[in-house]
Amino acid sequence: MRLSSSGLGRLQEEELWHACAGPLVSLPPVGSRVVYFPQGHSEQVAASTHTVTDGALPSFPPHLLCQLHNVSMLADEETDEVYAHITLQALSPQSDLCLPTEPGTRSKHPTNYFRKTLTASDTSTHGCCSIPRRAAEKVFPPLDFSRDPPVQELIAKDLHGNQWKFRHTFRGQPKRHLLTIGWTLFVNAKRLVAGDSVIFIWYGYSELLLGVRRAHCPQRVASADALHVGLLAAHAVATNSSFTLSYFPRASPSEFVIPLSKYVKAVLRSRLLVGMRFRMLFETSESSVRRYMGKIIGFGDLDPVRWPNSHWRSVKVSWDEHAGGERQFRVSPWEIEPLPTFPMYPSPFPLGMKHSWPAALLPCHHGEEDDNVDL
Amino acid sequence: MRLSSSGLGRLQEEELWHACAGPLVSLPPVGSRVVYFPQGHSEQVAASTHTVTDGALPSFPPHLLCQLHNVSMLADEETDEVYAHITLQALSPQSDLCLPTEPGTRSKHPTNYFRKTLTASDTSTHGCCSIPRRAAEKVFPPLDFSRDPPVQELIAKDLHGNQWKFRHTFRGQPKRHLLTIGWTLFVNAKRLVAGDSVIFIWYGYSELLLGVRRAHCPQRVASADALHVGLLAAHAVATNSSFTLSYFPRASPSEFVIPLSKYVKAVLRSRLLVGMRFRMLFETSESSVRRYMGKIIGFGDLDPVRWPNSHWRSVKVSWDEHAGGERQFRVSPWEIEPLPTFPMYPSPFPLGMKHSWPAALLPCHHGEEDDNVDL
DNA sequence: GTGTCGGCCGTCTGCCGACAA
DNA sequence: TTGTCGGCAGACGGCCGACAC
Repeated sequence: MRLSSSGLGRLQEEELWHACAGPLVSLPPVGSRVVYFPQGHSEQVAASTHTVTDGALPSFPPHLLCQLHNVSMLADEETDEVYAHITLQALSPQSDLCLPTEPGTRSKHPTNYFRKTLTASDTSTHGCCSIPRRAAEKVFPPLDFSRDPPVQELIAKDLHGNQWKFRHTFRGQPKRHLLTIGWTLFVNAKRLVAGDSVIFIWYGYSELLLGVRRAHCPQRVASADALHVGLLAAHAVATNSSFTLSYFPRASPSEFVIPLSKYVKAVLRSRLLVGMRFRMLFETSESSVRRYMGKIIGFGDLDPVRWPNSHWRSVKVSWDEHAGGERQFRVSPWEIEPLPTFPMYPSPFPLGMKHSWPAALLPCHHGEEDDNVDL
Repeated sequence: MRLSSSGLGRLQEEELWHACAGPLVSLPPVGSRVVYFPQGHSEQVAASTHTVTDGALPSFPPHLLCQLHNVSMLADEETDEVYAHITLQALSPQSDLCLPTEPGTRSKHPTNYFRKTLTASDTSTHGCCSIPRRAAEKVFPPLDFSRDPPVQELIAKDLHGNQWKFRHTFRGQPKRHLLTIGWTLFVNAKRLVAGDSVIFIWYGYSELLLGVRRAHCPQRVASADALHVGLLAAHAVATNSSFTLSYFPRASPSEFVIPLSKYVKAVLRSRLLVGMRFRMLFETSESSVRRYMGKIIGFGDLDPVRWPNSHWRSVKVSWDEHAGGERQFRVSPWEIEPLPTFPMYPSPFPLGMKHSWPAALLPCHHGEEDDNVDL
């Protein structure tokens, strides 16, 4: 569904969408220039449908310079999974790479925001959900404490414009904020289980938004048509037309539509070397971000046959803290932030073996030099 | 999910799939030759996702002669909606159209089969489902009537291999067959509402199959990639490779992968004329088929711009019984069965105005004659 | 023969504070 | 401060035959 039909304000819809998508997800602004990776797109489709993508892809560069024409922020009616339709227009390889001050992606996270990961008690037949005190004071209207116990009715809207009613009370020994009547109905309707989380955003009286974020992202039906993502871009380039793709931020963490400025900065401006230390952002279970540290141990194509000379996951890394295979051992240059090598933190790897990755350019395979790019 | 992983026999899975899909749905056998209509495919995608397909399609014939390499009969994990993945290999336009005796599509409907459209009572909190006597005697193991009331436990498997237990009893005044304990659990889990229907197939003791067929076909997430169906076929033709598409029989009644023999018979062998009467099969609410009568009132392209000279819905018709817009006013030649015009049923339209549709051939746009086709 | 309903029992939902982490 | 649990009361799930169509 299109968010604008849900009766919520446009800005508030977008904030709820982003809150459900998570802090690391960003959508480039309309009109900006981006780099699109069919390879990454294909990877996401494969991950979200548990299928193998078609190997018979046309000869095509692994990335494509595009202008972003439109973004629709959507949510699945059944599962509430957030996703976006992104319409891109391929730019000719001769486009100059001058980077005007493109509008930055403004922070979308509202202040009166709270996300709770549901406990076993929250989803049990006991039928109520405890809300941490700080959060309740931030995202709910203040209770009338002259009554004992204080009670009020909350009405919250989800991404589809559906209204959910809850009794909000403050009782127990010691006192705590609880959602009681209406809570079980909501849990059952959304099929929530322990580990899933709910998101509240408060914009003032009678403007409470409610989102859902599942621990396990639902697997979509493998629409066989979606397995041929490379064709879309190829056709769009051939006919100089725009094309629309689906982006499911919860399906896999790696974005495959990257702001041009981010890409240029990572690939053209910074020289990544073997042995170099870096940090990278990850989302914690509490919906905040934390940085993990690692070291570059090599470079190379993830798929030399189908996608040669691609920057997608071209950097092989090792992590300071091993986390049981959670984190990828291959990352893309724009995902990491290289750290200056201070003398007081000597690297065990000699920096002398400077195997720098050949600085591929935009557009690729044209043999231009860095200096041609007007930054 | 792939049906073969559910622990059911292959043949039984296929029968349950077909029972859920409905009596009018058929899948051409593996190895046979078919005609594929990207136009119809595009129409189905648009209908099932409530979106508009991309207008920028490559110049491409509206139909394509293919060999059917594989069919996977699948079911959505969430909604139980049946669908199929069909893998096609485009045949060169020079393929001879000789029609060997291709294996006929065998009837898939088992004998011990019953489908019930759920009533308000069946889905109410009262918690039991009444089964018509004839049906219960056909699809359930016989009850032990020496007990009063007779009671037994049924175990049924759905398309995913999940087991559902029901108490089956025969009581009330007058006596009737009822499913009691376990019924509500099933209704809630499958989210059934009045108007949906359930399907039972019995293959003997401990081999009871259970399917679901919803009154309102669920709208799928509009995977933007699926909107470019024409590209798939175009790429497959260009590279002489096979391609896989998704077919959702419940999304729209019109099939877009037609057995070659059916197509040849309808388009090449029979001459449709304006004023000609015909009959066409429709599915009734009781899951059987009935014929509606109508008359041909014209011919013409459904979409002259994007799909010129297409046989897809090229026949304009009027119906003897108007049914409030249920039935299409455009049909494809292979969907209808022309009736001989008996003198005792004079047509109000003069048969003299014989505006016959130009007999397009396989492959199209090659200017061959009927006689070139070896039938 | 089958759909709907009133009646009614028994189970489980769901509200409560007591605890403890 | 907040997650889990035992206790309890009331609501409703769910079994029954009575009816009517």
